[in-house]
Amino acid sequence: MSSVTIRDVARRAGVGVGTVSRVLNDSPAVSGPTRQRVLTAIKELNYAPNPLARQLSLGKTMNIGVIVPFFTRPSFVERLRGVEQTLGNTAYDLVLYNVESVERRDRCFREVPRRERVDGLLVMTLTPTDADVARFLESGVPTVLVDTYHPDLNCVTIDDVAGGHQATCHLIALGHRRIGFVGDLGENPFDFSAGQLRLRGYRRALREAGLPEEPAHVQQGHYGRREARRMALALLALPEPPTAIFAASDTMAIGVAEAAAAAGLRVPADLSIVGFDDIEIAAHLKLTTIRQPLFRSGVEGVTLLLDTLRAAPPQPVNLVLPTELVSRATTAPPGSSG
Amino acid sequence: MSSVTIRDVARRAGVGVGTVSRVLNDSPAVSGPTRQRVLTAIKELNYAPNPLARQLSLGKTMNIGVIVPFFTRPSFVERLRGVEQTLGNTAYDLVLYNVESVERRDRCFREVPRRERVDGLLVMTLTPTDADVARFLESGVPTVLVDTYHPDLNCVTIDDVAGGHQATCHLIALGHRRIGFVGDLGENPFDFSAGQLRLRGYRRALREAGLPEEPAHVQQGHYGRREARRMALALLALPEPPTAIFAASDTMAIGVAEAAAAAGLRVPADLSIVGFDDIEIAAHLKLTTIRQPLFRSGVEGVTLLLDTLRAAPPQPVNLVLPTELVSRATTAPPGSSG
DNA sequence: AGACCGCGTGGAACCGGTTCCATCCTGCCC
DNA sequence: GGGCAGGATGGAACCGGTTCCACGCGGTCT
Repeated sequence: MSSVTIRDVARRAGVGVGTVSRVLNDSPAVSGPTRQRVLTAIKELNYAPNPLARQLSLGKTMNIGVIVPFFTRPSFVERLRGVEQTLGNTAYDLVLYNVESVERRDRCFREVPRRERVDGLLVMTLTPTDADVARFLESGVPTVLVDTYHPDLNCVTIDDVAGGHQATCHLIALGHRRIGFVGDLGENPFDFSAGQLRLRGYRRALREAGLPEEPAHVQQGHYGRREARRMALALLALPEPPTAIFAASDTMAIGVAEAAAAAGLRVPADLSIVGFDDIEIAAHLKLTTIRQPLFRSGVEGVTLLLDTLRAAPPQPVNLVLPTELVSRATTAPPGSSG
Repeated sequence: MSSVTIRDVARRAGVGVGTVSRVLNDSPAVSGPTRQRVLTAIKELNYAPNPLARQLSLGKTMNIGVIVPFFTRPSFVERLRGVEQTLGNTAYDLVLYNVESVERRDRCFREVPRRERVDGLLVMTLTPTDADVARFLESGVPTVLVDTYHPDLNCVTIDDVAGGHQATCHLIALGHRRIGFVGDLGENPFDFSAGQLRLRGYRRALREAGLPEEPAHVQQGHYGRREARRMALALLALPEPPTAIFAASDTMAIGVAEAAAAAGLRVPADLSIVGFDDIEIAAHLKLTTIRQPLFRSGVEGVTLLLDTLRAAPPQPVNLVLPTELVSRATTAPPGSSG
């Protein structure tokens, strides 16, 4: 309840408010004895400065805004944890904006990037339009994109094409010739473009290996386990079904595994499966997958943002984090007696 | 970049700052023509009030602080989503404090509940000490506990005893006589006491059914899948092993299932398993479990908090949400042929 | 000795809102 | 017509910090 102000402290210590403020901010221009007097007064009154007043006066909010879609998806949560942990050691607070609809996204993009609301902004996975980006830049709020890309902003991404390439090469190396792809659409309202890029890596790997690019082997639909299951069943119903499927996310890979079970196929004996992300449950399911550094992407994103707050880089930075094949129990040579 | 202030608007509209402020706050004491003049000036200058200044002047922060431990655990995330969604429709922002160590928890409990930081506080799952609660009350920041209880604060809880009772009764009704319990310790540094209460419900159900309370059937250890696996293996190694195990959380139930697989037991033919929480993956694993309304607990918690901000209830409220048995494929009569 | 430098300090002005009080004006009543 | 009530409005004071400017004082240089 106490509402001790800097003026109370000044009066108690017999000094001016300016001096108290200087002590609080570790200004060197205060003599030893005076500083001591102020410090004891602070302790005696149990004084703590009002952050709001400080912020108004300084023009800083000490808030970092984080805009994240569907933050219950395991991969987003893991990124967010990286952000939180890094921010926990600083004076900044984390203000969370969860987006689950286009309206909410647009409202966040419009209202959050304002100097008086946040000092910096982290946008995860959502791809802002050029107009959005222009607004971000005009607002003067330093912004970092994580898991999505725009040439005019600082970004932390992975090389999705390379990841898709890794996954597909792994299957090819095992001897697979007919490899299916299950991914999400690029044209969804949020435009998560990662699935598209992973598909590109898949295609490149096929080309490099001299394998045909069978259009029937590529299935794209909405994100989700059930959708993936449906798409995988379609692949398995082909006259010459694939012997391996690369799913553009672990969640979708789980759907593919369900489809295999429904079709009476053993994994990996009859069907190999590779996922993408390495979310926590992947290890439990022994899913071979492409790991992307989720936690680290949060750490790097917010670190980049904090750096930018100190001194903006002359050019936008794009930090590309490495992906890694994690080989578990859902991949094997085709027709192996598993 | 623009920094249009209320004084600019006043000058433009040819009125005083007070009048502009009154228009902004929908005060009825402004005549129609004047209001129009001010509104056009606001539009022309593209003015938006500075929330910081407003907050300082009003003494409100428009922030709701949420202190949550290990928010990557699926159940916490689901609660948090309920909070976020409810708060998204209000003028309040969600400031997140994630706690993963005792130090951080203590720091949060000490520093966050301050009038100048947050208008209201939501504490999830963490059990504050009496001293903490005293500090909360003294700070004057309205506080609501979710998934944990203290007599002096508003709480949103479930009846863990009843839930443990439900789970155990289900197993008894199926004909099980030797029922094991796997749960987390009450004495962990965070004192998540739910496991203890669920154990109490388990014991009550046994007593009511006239079954012996076998101390060897109760295993308690650290939270986590691996620990649960270890404990379940210990149970299964008994001379007369249980035919069913009630795990105090779904995560632990997964560990129990792993143990069953490792011991060569079929579920549910040789071993029935009941979990607790009904996290997303439970449905996928066809786990029989006690569902608690996670999302709703977040909604109710923050709703209660917002109500309290408007008018504090004379007595602390304890809102007890219902639990529900979700019967899936991991429970069956003992010795059934699967 | 006088001019000057610079450190330590006090306090006014400021950040951008809200609110309260004084003032003005209009209309009504006696 | 004078007095008064009450609605609309302007603007100062305030919220609680930071910062800048002015001032006093002791020491150094000429």
